[in-house]
Amino acid sequence: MSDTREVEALRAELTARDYRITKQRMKIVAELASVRRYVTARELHARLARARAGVGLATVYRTLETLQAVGAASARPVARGEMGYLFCPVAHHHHAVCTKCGKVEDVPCRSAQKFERALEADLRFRLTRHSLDFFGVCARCS
Amino acid sequence: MSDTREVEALRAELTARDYRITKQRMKIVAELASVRRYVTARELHARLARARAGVGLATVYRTLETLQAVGAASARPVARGEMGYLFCPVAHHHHAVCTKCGKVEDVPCRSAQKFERALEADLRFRLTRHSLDFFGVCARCS
DNA sequence: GTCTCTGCAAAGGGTTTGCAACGCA
DNA sequence: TGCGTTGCAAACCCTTTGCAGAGAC
Repeated sequence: MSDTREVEALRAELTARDYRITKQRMKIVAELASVRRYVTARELHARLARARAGVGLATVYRTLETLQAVGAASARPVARGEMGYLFCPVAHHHHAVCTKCGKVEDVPCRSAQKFERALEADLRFRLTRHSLDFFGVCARCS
Repeated sequence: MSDTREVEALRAELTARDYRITKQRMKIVAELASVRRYVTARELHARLARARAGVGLATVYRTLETLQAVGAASARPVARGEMGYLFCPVAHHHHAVCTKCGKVEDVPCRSAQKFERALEADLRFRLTRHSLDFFGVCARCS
């Protein structure tokens, strides 16, 4: 799979931004990259604990924050006051989330941009950012 | 403004769904309807307190939950673990949020639906729901 | 009169933070 | 060696809940 390449790219990005490459960070990144759905910090922490990774929950939170800062993870509220995190190192795109298995497909942004341009003219809004998520049932779950 | 009409419609909807029309609920609805941006429960509670409305914070939370249940409010995480609520009684649409003043413009859904149909064919996803928000600077703030 | 709703305060629980030890660069 | 990072646990703080009284219908 392409996880390895993506993780390598992320490692370079972290270094470029003066973040240090620590064992804990890389374990968290590897685990997050291997799960192609939104996971909570607690869930990620539990997975790492199961793998005897010895990473603290606070470190998981801190790393997830770092990953968001470098644009390698996206966050979304998933339950009562709990956030879900997804590894998504690609520049800018959207997600189609399976409501049964949680699987996430990447969706390119082109069409949304077309929508956005029409909107700018209509509303006289200078748009800088948008957030778009689709929910449904993936091919396998159907 | 059209607040009054929307609030009246909501009152009917609440009655139809066997929710009771209480002074507190109506005060909360009126306040939320008069603020055309995402506000937190605490902020709403503070505004009501300032107006000597005498509504408890727990009631604000419970009412906001009720409003979401009847589809009259939408929620969005706005800060560290805090949710923002917006009065939006219209069936289904999207929002353009001004990042300066917080003002929210409604965006019709038609184009997004077109995008959605193309996506269903591409990904073989059976889509049931989507969430789309735009952020930028409104005409007045420019 | 019944049953929902409210207010208060306490509990709950996800997330953040302080600080000393650790370890990457 | 210096400074960013980690782990632990406590602190934080938004949100929910229990319960008795109030109020809508």
